[in-house]
Amino acid sequence: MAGPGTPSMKDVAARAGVSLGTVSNVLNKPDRVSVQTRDRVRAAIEQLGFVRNETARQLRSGHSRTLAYVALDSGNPFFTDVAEGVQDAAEAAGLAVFLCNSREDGGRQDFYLDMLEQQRVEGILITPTDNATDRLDRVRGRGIPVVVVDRDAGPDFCSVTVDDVAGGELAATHLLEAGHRKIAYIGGPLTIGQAADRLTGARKAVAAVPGAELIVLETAALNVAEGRRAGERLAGLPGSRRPTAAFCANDLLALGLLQRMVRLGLDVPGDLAIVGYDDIEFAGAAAVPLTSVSQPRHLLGRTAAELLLDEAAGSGDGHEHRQVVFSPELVVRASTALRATL
Amino acid sequence: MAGPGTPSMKDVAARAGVSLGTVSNVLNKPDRVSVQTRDRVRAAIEQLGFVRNETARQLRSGHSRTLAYVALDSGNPFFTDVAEGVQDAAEAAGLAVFLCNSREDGGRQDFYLDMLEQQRVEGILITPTDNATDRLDRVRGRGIPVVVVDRDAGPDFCSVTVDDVAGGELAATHLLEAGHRKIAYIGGPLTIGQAADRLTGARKAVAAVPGAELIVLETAALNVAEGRRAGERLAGLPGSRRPTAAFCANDLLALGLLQRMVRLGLDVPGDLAIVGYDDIEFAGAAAVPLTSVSQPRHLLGRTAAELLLDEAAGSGDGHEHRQVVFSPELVVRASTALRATL
DNA sequence: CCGGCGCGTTGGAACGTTTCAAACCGTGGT
DNA sequence: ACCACGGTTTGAAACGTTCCAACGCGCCGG
Repeated sequence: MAGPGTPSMKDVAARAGVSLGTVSNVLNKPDRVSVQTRDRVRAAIEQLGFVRNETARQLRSGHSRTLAYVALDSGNPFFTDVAEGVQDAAEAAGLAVFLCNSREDGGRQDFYLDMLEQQRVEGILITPTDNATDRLDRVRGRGIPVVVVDRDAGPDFCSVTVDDVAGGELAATHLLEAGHRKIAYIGGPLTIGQAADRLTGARKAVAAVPGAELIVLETAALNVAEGRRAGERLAGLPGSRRPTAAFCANDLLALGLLQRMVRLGLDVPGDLAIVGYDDIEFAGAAAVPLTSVSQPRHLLGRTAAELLLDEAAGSGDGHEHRQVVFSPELVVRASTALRATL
Repeated sequence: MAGPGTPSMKDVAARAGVSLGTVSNVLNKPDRVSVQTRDRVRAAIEQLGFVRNETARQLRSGHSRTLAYVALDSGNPFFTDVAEGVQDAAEAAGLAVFLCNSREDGGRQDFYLDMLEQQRVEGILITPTDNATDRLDRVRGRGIPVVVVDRDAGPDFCSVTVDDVAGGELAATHLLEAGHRKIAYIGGPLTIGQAADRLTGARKAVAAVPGAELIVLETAALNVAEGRRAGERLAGLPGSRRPTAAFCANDLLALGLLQRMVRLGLDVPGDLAIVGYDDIEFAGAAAVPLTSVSQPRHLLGRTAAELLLDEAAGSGDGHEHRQVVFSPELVVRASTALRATL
């Protein structure tokens, strides 16, 4: 047990009877090395169990071959899918990914940003908590490319989003076409861009149909509990004012709402049709499978990572910040089935 | 724009008119530096916007202040909760966390392990895909502590698990106490330790009650689709052979089963009581809230990280590998409510 | 007046790579 | 015999830190 901790290139060089530089060449430009030497070095590497020290590589080369995704809430399947897309793109480019989870906490987000700056990551993908653009500006000021995911951050940042107004329109139009005229929008707080945009889209669609009405129930958060509460509020309305359909800003709300409706003995979609948003895995698994607006989550992540790589590569040269906007899609399931088709 | 990319300690030293070593001392042992010097250096740091280069620190100090959690499937909320626990513990210790997702793919797992070795992480937490103990042995042979999460890996590894046999017993006992005598176990493939252990527990409980019977329906996977399929199989049984209760190895199965039951017009728990496993968030949000066996996920992650830190600290000295086993808890909800209490 | 002590500070080696100019060596042309 | 040449190999500098031995210096006790 007298050997050193982990073997370094120096040890490999010694064992193979060549110089340090040659070992490096075998690793990085194998074609510059004669075939015999190469084999000898490779054998030495094998025998010693040598593993490259990425840390030292980074220090010397200046490239960290690492990027990071700071998600808002890993508990939400939406973000884990985005993260998967990011990782796929990164993997393809031979990069490692730091996955961080701010849990909607600005303090934690700052903690991670600090850490990532210190780690000298090549770039940061982030779904920021608040309008943290000043903080992000500072990060970028230090030379780290930043791409904003699922949020718009103005023309100074690359960003990848899904058109939430179009999504809201899609959902509301679907309900209108099914004949509903009194529709509830459930979501909030409306200070959240997504919630507001989806409402805007729904309003637009409803305004286009004479006699149609949109009732807004603002919630305090986008979770299951709030969905349940909204269900109670709806059930409490007198029959004449009660909507026949609900569009929820998010599947969690929709699931909570659905649960409460079923519990109260109401029929979905008979008494209330429901459209959710995000099309999380459990939307299709619900008692009454949820109609939902689906976002290309995987693609979102992958594209964001690709934009980042592009920005990192063309850093300095005229890199144009791009705002990529994807279109959502409606996935129709039983929760909005026409009575006739049942 | 003649300045160098990012300022280093050398720049700080120059600006503050002190030596490099002093800057280092201000950063690492501030009490060894006189108050005036300290302030001067701090001012310089502020003005230059200096950010520590963690990469260089690691290289020199030999400590990476980073650990990794290689999860099996980030899409499963179980693992994201565990990951959160890991991150909390790591954060408390001032460590960064690489979150990786093998997606049950041995190849990807190996890719990440290679990467992590190269990154010289302090330690690795992993829920391995197969019996990858030889691979893990190799990793540890390189001096990297490994803690296995949610899997048993024998006495040579630290591990943190939840007692699945006890969990199965808990679930089955609950159903037996509710008066059920014909109970289905739904789960598989039984080559998966968890699925097998939970079955063992259920068998044990059922064996203790005369006249009780356990029917095993092995599934090909632990997901919603398989749950649905199991639902069809159950519904297809002649009334006399049809169980009155089902214990699913996992909530996804249970949700699929529940969905199919509701769809077929059967009542839960009236026609079939259902117990799931994992108590994921959506268990409580289901149409009929699911009774489920809950595991201390957050604690699992936190404890695993703490074990890892311990192993990393006491490396070399007599570190005892510990196998921590937590106890599951039954969370009773409507899916197993007694008829009387409805 | 000198030796020793302690506090602050300094300079330089070391960590494990990459990179690049220079050295080496066998060959073929003149 | 000499030189230029291409393909290999070498040696040393550099990346940004941490760590440590050594240093300067004011002060106290003798």
